[in-house]
Amino acid sequence: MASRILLADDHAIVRQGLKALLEREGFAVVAEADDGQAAVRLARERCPDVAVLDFSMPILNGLDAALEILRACPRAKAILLTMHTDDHYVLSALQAGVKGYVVKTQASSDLVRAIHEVLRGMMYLSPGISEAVVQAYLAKAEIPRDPLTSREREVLQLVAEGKSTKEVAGLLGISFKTAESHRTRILKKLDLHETAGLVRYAVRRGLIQP
Amino acid sequence: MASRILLADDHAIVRQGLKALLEREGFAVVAEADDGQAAVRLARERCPDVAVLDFSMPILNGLDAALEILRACPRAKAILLTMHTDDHYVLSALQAGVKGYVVKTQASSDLVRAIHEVLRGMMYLSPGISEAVVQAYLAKAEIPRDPLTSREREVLQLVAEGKSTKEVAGLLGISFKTAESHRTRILKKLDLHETAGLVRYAVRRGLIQP
DNA sequence: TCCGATTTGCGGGGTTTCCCGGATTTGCGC
DNA sequence: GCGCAAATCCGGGAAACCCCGCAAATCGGA
Repeated sequence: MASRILLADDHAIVRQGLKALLEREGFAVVAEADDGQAAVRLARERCPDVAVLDFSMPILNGLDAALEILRACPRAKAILLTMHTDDHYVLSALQAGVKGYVVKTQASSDLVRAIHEVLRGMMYLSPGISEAVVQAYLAKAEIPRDPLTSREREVLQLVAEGKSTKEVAGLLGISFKTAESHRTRILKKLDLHETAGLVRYAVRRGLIQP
Repeated sequence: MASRILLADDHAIVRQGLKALLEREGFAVVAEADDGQAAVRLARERCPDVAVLDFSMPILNGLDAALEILRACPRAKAILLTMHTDDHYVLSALQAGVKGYVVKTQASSDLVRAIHEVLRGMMYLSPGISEAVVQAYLAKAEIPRDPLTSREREVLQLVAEGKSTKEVAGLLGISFKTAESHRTRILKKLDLHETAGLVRYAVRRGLIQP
């Protein structure tokens, strides 16, 4: 039986292109998502074998989406699709339990291969990922991942996307005051004092597109 | 006979997805390029009917590539594929002679439709492109390359750097209310509604480092 | 010289941010 | 089991932001 794939990318055109590719390879794309939050919701409903997640998505980024998906469906495998090869991204992904890391500049056969590998229980990293990163990961080296919790990163991303605290609260299903608490704690942790700093930080971290 | 398409996108995975989509629709993808420069070279060699160009590519961006391609093959039609809906991008594209402007968040049917339209000699813009832009273009309005005045750019930069309106006023030696007026007008001109948008705009423009 | 755009300035009002000091529940590790 | 961090929530207040409309001085170009 065909493996069931969840596909998440905010660019519909790209997503449908990927879908065409994967279906040509015999995979069944059982769910498509526009943003990270939708991906998590769909993963809960459909429990796919593999979740292919673009890193930069609105509302919730691919990495944090992977974290939530893996918590909800531990048997699912997550593959991150991104344009960043930076060590920092890869390490964070690996530590989040992501099993495949595919760079968009690679040929599509790379993605197909990644899916096959993770389905076999293996790990797959696109060529071009520095060997040092993997060593660092295996050596359990500490990475200066940002000091934020995943919840805080969600809030930060939404704020940087221009959402007000009230909107953030609505999107995350929490109270206004809670959203505000998160926002305040983020500022304190990063030693920032205004929205502008949050946005620049989010851009540097690749949480949002400028 | 199938229309001959040139496809340019620096992300091979995305490019091959698009190729799969277009071939399913009966188009012949006769050339693929990794960057703008390669796209221009291939266009000269193959003279495609339509060139589908991603906006952000290394070495030479899609817009400037379109300019060169159209100079080399005036009978070719250029379609820009991008994630930006900003007025100035669209306007620059139209003035460069680009016949189609497709936003990546749209469904792939949008791209297919765009190709059919430009082949018929028509123009195609994705839904979501502001009507005002088209009007401005038709009215031969000058490109508001950057719709901001130099004073406004100064203010924007300071705001994006995290300065409060009061600080901006102090730094520029103007009153608080004046600084606020500038800030408000910038928001209006850019059709933005919060600081976060200003910061992202400033980063895109290179006014500040993220 | 006169028009238009730019820059400067003001009043007032509603909303949002930022910061303060709390509190409870959950979950994870030791 | 105990502690600790994370996530959730609350009230209140000063400051900042966003929007509205209005108006004067300046300055470059038709």
